[in-house]
Amino acid sequence: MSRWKPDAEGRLAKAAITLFEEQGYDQTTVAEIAEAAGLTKRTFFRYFSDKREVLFNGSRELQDRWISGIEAAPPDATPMAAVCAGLDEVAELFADRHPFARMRSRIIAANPELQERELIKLYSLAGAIKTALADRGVSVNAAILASQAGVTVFHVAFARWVEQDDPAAFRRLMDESLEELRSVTAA
Amino acid sequence: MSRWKPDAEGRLAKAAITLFEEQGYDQTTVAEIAEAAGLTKRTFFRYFSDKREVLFNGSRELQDRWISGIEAAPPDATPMAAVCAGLDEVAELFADRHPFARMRSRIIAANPELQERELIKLYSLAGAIKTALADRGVSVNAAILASQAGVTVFHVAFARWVEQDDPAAFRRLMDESLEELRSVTAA
DNA sequence: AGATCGGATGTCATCTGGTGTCATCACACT
DNA sequence: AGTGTGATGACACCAGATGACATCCGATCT
Repeated sequence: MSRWKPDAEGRLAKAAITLFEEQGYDQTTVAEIAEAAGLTKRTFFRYFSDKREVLFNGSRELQDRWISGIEAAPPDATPMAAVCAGLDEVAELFADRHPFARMRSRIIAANPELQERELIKLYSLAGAIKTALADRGVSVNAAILASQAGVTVFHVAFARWVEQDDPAAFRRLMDESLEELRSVTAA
Repeated sequence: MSRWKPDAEGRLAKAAITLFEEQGYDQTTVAEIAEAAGLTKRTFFRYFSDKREVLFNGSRELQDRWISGIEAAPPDATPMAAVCAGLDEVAELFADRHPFARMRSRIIAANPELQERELIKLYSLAGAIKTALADRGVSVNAAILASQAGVTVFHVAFARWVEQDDPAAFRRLMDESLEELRSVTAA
C-alpha cells in the first residue's frame, strides 16, 4: 500500500468535470475540486498550470496522433494530403468518445475563458502540424496555410459532430468540411 | 473646467501600453496603470472588463470595417469575393498604424494570455463575418468556411506585415496569403 | 538492518485580478 | 434653490495563482 492513492491527476480531472457539470465552471473553486479528489489546492496547481487546463488533458494525445499520421503519409503526398492522413488518425481517436466530447463541449461553450483556451490549443496544434510539414520539405508559407486549413476543417467538423447523434460520422463530416472549404476558396 | 480630466478610457489605454512596453505585461499591475492615468483600479475595470481587454480596443472598429466592406460588395459576388471586399477596407484601416501594430504585436507575442484573447477576438470576428455572409443569402456551411478562411488569410498576412518594413505591403501580403491558401487546398 | 535520498504531498503566506457596495460631488435640468 | 444623474473614489472581499518550506513514505545503497 503506497503512501498516496494512485493517479492524483486523473482523480482531479474526473472530479473537476463532474463538478463543472453539476454546478458550472465559475461556481466551482479549485479548492472544491481538490477536496473532492482528496487533495489540496496546491497539489491541483502542481498537476495543472491553471484551472482551465484540467479540461485540456487530451490535447497532447490529439496532437501526437495527428503528427504521427502526417509522418506516416507517403513522402510524395501533397501537404494537404498529409494533413488529411493526420485527420484519419484523429477520427479514430475520437471514435468511442462521443458522449464525453459532448459533455466537454457543453462546458466549454458556456464559458468564454474556456473557449479562449480551446482556441489557443488549436492554434498551437496548427503550429506543430506546420513544423511536421516543414520537416517533410514543404515550404514555410505552404505549411502555415495547410496546417491552418486542416485545423479549421477539424474544428468545424468537430463542432458538427458533437451537435448530431451519430458517433461514427466524424470522418464523413471532416470530408464534407474540407470539400466546402475547397469549393468556397476556389478562384 | 469639468470635475474630471477628459478621456479616461484613452488615458488608461495609453498608460497601459506604455507600461507594458517598459516593464512587461505581467510585471504591470492594474493599480499601476490606473495610477499612471490618475484614476483608481476600480475605474479601470469600469472601462475594461479585464486587464487584457485594454489592448483590444480597436477590434470593434476592425470588425465594423470588414462587415461594411462585405455589405458594400455587389450582390452577385461570390462569398469569398465579398470577404475580400472586406479585406480591402481593413487594409485601408491599418495603412498608417504600422509602428503601433508592431509594438502591440510584440507585447502580445510575449504573453500567452494575450494570444488567447487575440485568438478569440479573431474567432468572434469570423462569427460576425459569417452572419454578414448569411445575410447575403450564403448558406450557413459556406458562410462558416468562407469567414474562417478570410480570417486566416488576414491573420497570416498581418503577422507577415508586422515582421517586415513596408507599411504599404499589407494588401499585397493578403493577396499572396489567399493565393497560397487556394493553391494548398486545391484538390 | 540502518542510513540516506528523492519525490509527492501538505501548510502557510502572499500577491493580484476581479467584483460588489456605498459615498461623493460636479453638472444639468427644472 | 432643489433634485437627479453619472463618473469616480474608497473599502472590503473572494478566488486564482505562486513561492517557501515541512513532512513522510518508499526505494536504494551499504
